[in-house]
Amino acid sequence: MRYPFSEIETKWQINWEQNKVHKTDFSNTEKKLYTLVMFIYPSGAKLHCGHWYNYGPTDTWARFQKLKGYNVFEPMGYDAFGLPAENYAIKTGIHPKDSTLKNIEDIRQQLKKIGCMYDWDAELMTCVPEYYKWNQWLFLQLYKKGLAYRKNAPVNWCTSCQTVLANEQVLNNGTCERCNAAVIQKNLTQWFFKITNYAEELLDGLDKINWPEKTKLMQRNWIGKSIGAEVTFKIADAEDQIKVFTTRPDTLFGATYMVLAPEHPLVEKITTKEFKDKVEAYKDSIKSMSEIERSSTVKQKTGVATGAFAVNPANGKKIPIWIADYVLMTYGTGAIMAVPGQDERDWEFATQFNLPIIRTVQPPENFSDNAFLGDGLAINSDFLNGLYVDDAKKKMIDWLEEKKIGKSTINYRLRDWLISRQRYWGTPIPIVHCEDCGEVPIAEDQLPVELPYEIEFKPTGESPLASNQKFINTTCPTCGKNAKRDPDTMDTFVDSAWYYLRFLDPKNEKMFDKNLSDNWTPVDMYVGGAEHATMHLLYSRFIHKFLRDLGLVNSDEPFKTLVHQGTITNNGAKMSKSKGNVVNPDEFTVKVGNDVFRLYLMFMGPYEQGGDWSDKGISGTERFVARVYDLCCNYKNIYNEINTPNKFELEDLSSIEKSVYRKVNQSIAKVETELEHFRFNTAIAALMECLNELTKNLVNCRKELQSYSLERFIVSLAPLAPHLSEECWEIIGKKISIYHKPLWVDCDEKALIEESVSIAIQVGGKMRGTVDVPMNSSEDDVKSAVIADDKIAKHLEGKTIVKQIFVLNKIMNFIVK
RNA sequence: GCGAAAGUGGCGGAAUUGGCAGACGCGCUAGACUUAGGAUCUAGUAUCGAGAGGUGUGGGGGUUCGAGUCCCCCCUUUCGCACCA
Repeated sequence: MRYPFSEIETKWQINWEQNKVHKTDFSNTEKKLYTLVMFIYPSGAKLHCGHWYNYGPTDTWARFQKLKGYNVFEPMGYDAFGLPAENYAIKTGIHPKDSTLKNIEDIRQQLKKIGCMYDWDAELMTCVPEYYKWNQWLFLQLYKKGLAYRKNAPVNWCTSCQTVLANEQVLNNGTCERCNAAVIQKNLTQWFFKITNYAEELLDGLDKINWPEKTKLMQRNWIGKSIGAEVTFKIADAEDQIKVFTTRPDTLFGATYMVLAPEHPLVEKITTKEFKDKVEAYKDSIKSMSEIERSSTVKQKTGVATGAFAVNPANGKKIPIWIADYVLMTYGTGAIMAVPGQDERDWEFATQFNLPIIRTVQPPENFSDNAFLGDGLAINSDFLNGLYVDDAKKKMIDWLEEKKIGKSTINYRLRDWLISRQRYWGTPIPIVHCEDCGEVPIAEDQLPVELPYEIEFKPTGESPLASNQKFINTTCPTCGKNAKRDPDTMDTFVDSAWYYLRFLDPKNEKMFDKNLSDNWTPVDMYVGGAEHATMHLLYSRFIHKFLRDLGLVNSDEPFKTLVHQGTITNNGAKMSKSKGNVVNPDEFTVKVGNDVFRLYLMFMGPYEQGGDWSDKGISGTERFVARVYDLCCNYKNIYNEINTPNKFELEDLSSIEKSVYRKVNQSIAKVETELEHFRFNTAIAALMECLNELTKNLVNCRKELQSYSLERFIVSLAPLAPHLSEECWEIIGKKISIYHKPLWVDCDEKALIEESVSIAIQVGGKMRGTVDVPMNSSEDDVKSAVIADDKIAKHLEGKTIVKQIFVLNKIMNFIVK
């Protein structure tokens, strides 16, 4: 009979919902397990195969843990603010709120079809005032502590999204993370969150969490800690000073020139008359260049002299001050001391412009490169001479500190998080700008500052809210005079930085329930794409630590364990609506059912690897499901007919029964270890092997073993194909849902031990066959078996055995002459 | 340019500590049941060879009784970083 997936899946989804099978009891925290998958971004398109690949397998893991006795919480919600909805509105005139809510309706239906055990009572969306109110509240708490501040700075501007972006949201080719359009630099006054205050802790915390090494490394690199010293250089014949940051204070004697970033505020002041024109021309030439061009490492170095000189504090020598674009205003102090002898970039620049080079570390004899970066004895360095780099660094820092012209310093690459966006569909920033009082925060009891529905979309680079008179005009909370609201909205990464806390009680009248968060966070298992490594996953860690400092959470990290699902591509390209290459899962689920589709996604390959989409093998899992169903139908009600034992004694079983009993227990053990580690493909393979054994031999087993085997097989399959398993469970005579209470079964260890083993026989390292011998047979016994086997023995004929290598239960290798 | 991961049949992919390469599935071939087969079942399926046997895990070297697995060099792909002082 063909497996009637449609009726069966609907039946069980209704059953689960009616019996609240997936409702989490938060009061029982003894074996709590918070499993979270990154919530969905309802960008206008519905779920595609990539979403399914993210949600289905993760749910399988959660179900597995539930069967094992964990009290699992698995929620789902909507990251509902953001650009796509707004861009869609600009194109079609449909309001983002309307399109988003409609989309969520559709997506919710799709999500329910997957058959995940989401606790739907915990559903949330970020675009409603009850949620974004708490973004504003969070903003105010940060503001109070001086961690939310406004400054005028060069910021990233996406020419297509018409808004600023955080550094994290600019790809390394200088394009926008969201739309891939060019990003340019603009000077604007914007709101920032002071994530840099947590730089050190964000770095340290990485050692305490179970995340993929690759992701931790990306965060480490992004934070970019470097230890060094700040050194003050006097400008010759002037009062001004230039501070530089260097990781190599030991090379100070080799500093033969200095370089300022072209934007450095001192440039104008120190440039001498003769060099003014050149400097101005150079600065102009930089402006017209994009960030990508400027920061290209293949580009030849450029720069001009300012005509000014500084004094090297170590040796009192006058050294020229240049400007060059390879020095960045945004890192360190925007100025460097150049030590061409020990720095490749400085070497390149020095040789190009004929600047002097002094080596201060003795390179090894055969050294033929230019700058020497390695360790060695200090030379040409007065009181440092003869010291290795580490010691020389220390001594130089001591010297600088004593002379009060420098100190040891730590520098980070991490910049503060720019959170304002010149867009409509987001959380309004709860600040009023008053001519007299300046920026005034809204009182907490006045929240939320509601996002008005009426709005004119003008992708002009101005915040749409600025032109909504009703919204923008207000009175100053402090003095009562007419004032204006901040017209910008927050980066949507603010929404997602703390949503895992809100999930625990989305209707709570506070930001989240502290009691629940103390008991249920950190999230135990977090699954989501690797593309968030230095965005969402960094921001949430920061916000979590901040909330901890407010006393609102009791842990240091939000996500204890992190797993990245691989990407499902289509013809090599990532699925996206704009590329028009999305594969709609509905197309398959109506044809083969949700369990088959879920199984197929998991069977395709390693979960962390992803892969290119192809439906070629789907009939494999389709057949598997049909065969499981057919098998169970052949044993209808068997569980009610006999008493099913929990265990069999091997000696009581026939050889066929032993084989079945072994296979069932081996499969349970295999599925358990594989599922634990997200290795769904090999877990399914084990169940397929088990099914092959059952279809072949179950018919020749006693009824008790038939019932035993089916029971265990179905439980092992249940996390992977939940609807099918529930149905089969019922068919064999079970009355209550598999997910009603934990019932994962331990395997019978005795059944895992094989009685006999086949040993590989090699002659001179070449495979010549195998012999079957009892487990743990001795070297002599195996040898007798080999001699008794003509086919193998003939390879030994007329030869002298020089040596024999024997590995118990594995292999025997005869070395012959 | 630097760093990391990967490269296994026609295809997706399996292989504790080095110990029978190709589990499981797709596809394919043959057969059975069929009016039919794009359903189902059975058998086969790395490759060369009639066979004995040889050859095979990107390429080339090495260590070892024995290498997909360890070491060195090279090639390719993917990802990350890319003047961070």
